[in-house]
Amino acid sequence: MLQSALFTKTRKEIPADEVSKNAILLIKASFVNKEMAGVYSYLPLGLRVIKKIEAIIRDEMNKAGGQEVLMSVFHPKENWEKTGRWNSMDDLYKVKDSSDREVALGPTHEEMVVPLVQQYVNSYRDLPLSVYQIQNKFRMELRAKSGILRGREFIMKDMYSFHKDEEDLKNYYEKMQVVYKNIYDRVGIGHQTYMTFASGGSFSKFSHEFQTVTEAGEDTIYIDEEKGIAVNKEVLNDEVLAELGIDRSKLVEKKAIEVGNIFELKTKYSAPFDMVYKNENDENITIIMGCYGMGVSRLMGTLVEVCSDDKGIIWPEAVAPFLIHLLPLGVSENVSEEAKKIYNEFSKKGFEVLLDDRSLNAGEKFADADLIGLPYRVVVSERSLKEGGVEVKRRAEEKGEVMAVDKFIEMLKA
RNA sequence: CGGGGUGUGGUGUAACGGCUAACAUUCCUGUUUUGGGAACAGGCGACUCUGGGUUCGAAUCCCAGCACCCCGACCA
Repeated sequence: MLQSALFTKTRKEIPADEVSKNAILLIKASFVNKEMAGVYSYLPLGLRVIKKIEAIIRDEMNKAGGQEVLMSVFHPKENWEKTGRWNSMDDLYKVKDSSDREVALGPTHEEMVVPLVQQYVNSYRDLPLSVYQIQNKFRMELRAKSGILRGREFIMKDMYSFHKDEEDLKNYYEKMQVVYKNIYDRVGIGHQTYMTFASGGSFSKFSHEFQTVTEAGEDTIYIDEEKGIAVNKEVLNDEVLAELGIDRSKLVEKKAIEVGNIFELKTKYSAPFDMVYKNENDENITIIMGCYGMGVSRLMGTLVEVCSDDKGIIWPEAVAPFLIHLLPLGVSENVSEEAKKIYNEFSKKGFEVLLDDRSLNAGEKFADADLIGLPYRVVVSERSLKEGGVEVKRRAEEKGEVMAVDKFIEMLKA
């Protein structure tokens, strides 16, 4: 992609009322645009990141046997009355249509997925089943904050699994714990993301959160580094520690962002809809469920919080909007022609590259490159050409190295 | 939802109750410049959040509303 063709551009100044790092950097680098409190639009660069994250999640969900669907955003009121959440969920958006009928905007989809799957799943032969979707969710947060970390409209992956018994749910649930860990590894924050025991609500002892350690987090967790797990402050007590076999003296307190949450729902939502299957003995058995949430936009915000410095973002390769930022410097035609050639070569080899073809000073291009944060900065100039190629610098490192383009491509392949 | 704060060109700021609301940046024109946010010249861009009120006169004072931010509460 040619940078001159990007309709967005970076800013030198950002709105004065932004304080959270993710919002400041994402707005400054024009990945997102704020529309109202807790509501953001995704611009070309930001959307590319979202798509990368989604692709990784999809891949892992599909490998775990999930089938992707896209359910409606509008939810009939009756469904929510059935589970009792029409009145009990404070942050439910309720809207009226022209005939004064009330509907909800989906904050989560248990009330929709159960009646949907119920139509098709009647027998033990249809189980187990898991379906998921990636979609904008709506929650009327009384106080949206922390940039894209806690919005009123946000992108979330939600998966729901259906099982014949608790044993089967348990197996799948444990498998999903590994799947979640894989996703955080792949997007680049696995080493600081902990599976965390958290409140399970009225229907199971615990749920499991996935918490990424950073000062920007809203949650407080206690980590047992040896075991690689953590306990959320909200459920921490001696009884719980004993049950989990955790020694209190080994726990370290940290702030963290909740980037995922999985629950054993059991019959919490299947029962109100009388969602049953026939077993081998012609008996009606209530279906057992699990649900698995992951905030896609929140994950993007978390990445910025965790992977950035005072100059800008440092995208992990797996989710970077482009892999390479190609910067021709100077006005020589030789350089711009060479840059074009290199650009084509990268593209042909399948590497995503952003070519800064704007006629700006070196300093401005460097500043933008640091801000946007692509993993590799490749400079082409009279100087680099004289020294035998291009200057390659990783965003995360201070120093670059001049090398031939072929050698760089070899390096990328390795 | 409780408490606090802030609303001025797209963005960041300035302006004693009193001249045509100023400066920077962005953007446009031109000349120059090109390895760490360049220089010069010229130009476009504002019903000062909205509605009331006080006053000869309001960006400025008062009231109400709205929006945004922060702290707290809330958060499958």
